[in-house]
Amino acid sequence: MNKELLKGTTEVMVLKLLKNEPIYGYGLIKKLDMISNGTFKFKEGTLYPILHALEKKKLIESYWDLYDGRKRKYYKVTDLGLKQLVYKKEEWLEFSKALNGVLEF
Amino acid sequence: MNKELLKGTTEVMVLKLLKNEPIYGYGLIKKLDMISNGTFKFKEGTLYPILHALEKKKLIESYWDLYDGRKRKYYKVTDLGLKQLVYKKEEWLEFSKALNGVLEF
DNA sequence: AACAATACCTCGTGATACTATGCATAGTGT
DNA sequence: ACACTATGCATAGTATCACGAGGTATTGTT
Repeated sequence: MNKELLKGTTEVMVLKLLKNEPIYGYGLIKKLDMISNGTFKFKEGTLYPILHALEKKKLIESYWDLYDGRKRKYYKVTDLGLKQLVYKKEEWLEFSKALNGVLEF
Repeated sequence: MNKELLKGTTEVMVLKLLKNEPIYGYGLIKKLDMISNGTFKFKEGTLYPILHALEKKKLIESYWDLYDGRKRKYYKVTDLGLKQLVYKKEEWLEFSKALNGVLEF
């Protein structure tokens, strides 16, 4: 998969995954891999900076927790993040619709 | 429109527009603007380097022509370019399908 | 004891669309 | 006449962003 296509779409994917439940970074990678049937395999060098950026923008919040003796940093979406999710999803839909229109002209 | 979304999609759009008829650079900008209802407004600094790159990759060919006394550099798709168009279009469809799957999970 | 998997992190790189700028000609408005 | 817009080509530098490579530490497996 051409990775350039991914640009501008990672934020909305992360927000979407975190919408239903708090998840920790490494778990997000596994979950995205699973639900996309292996299409999206975020690398750690990709995901962690995104999570930090989203937190800086107050779209998500983090807290440390313990699971089976392992430290995990969980993230959950803020109210602002939920609004951003709606906006970004709409933005994506408009974009893909327009591009499909061009390709089927 | 978030310009990051555009990344990786410009090549397939240009190939698609050139599929039916040779067009010159400036005309491509106008045509894309028109058929996308103003969603995609390529700047010259964006399009011309793309055209040069596509020509370097032998996906398109160029020739100078005169129209109404004005010099225009027309581009047309090569056979290789047609194959690339099919490939890139399929790549886009798979990507958008996978992303839509994530966003509707 | 060695290795993979889990779990976090950061720095530098590469790809790419865009901004800014330049050149030249034709048409339009005042 | 003069300014401005549109047409038509081009390039150099910039910003953004996902990624590769590397680091640290713990737990489970062979």
